[in-house]
Amino acid sequence: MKNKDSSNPTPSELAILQILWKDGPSTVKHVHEKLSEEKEVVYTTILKTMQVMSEKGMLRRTAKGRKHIYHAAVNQDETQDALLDRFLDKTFGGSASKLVLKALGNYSASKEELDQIKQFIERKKNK
Amino acid sequence: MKNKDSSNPTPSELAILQILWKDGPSTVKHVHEKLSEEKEVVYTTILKTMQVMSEKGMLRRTAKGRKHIYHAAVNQDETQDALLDRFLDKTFGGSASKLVLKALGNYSASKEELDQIKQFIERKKNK
DNA sequence: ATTTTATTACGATAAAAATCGTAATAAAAT
DNA sequence: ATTTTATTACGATTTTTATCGTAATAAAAT
Repeated sequence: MKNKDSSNPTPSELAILQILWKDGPSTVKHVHEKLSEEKEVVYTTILKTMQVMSEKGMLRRTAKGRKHIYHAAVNQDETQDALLDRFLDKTFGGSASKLVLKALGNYSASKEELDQIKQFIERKKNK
Repeated sequence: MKNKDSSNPTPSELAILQILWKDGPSTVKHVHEKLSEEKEVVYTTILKTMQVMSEKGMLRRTAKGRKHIYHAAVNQDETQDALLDRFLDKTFGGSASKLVLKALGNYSASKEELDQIKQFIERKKNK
């Protein structure tokens, strides 16, 4: 069975995962640099967090000389699913349509995206 | 300016807000009973949390005899907006359409809901 | 009036998450 | 070989959130 903790990243952990998902296996240095663009944060803070994440099985690492390369051990899609599930439950009482309408209402989407969503609904209805 | 903290409830706080939004102004007792349906929790824990929420301005209370009636001082719609905004940013990199597609894909919706969403998109496209 | 009960006040603790500082280490540069 | 630099290890602290226990209080019941 899958370790529930792995799909339950804390906010700080999620921020690190996002970078690894986007940029692929990375050093602490890289992750630190990326995160520093948003907000000042000490190097060893990120290091420590990534070490903890490794202990949890959320990250894996391989030694490359003296350096360690970390990569995400959890899947982005599955993690998003798990987080969405929780968010939907806690914030929208489980009503996906409420969430969808709000998301569509509050944020802009391109014509292509809107068409894509429309098609998705069509296909869903014909089942 | 609105106190940012007020639209930033913690998980426990959000659970309390949900009850107050749904059932209207309530006593600690009522909130405690509702929450106890889900998970065992000591009365004074809820009381304390609600007192803290009052200090933050997230709740207001009126004395009704010896009892206190608490009511939500933050709007459900605005709070959901704020939480959605954060969630979208942190979890889906701000892509509303990704979130929408995932929500539609992972959860069932009635024909009525799907039609409603479709109409919403139509109207949105014609603008 | 006295006792019982329900409620609030408040401090304290526990648990979880985030942050940082110092030391150890190994590679790179000189 | 020695020094400098980059990186990791690790413990400690701080901050935030969640939880609980005890005392104070006021209403209700007797």
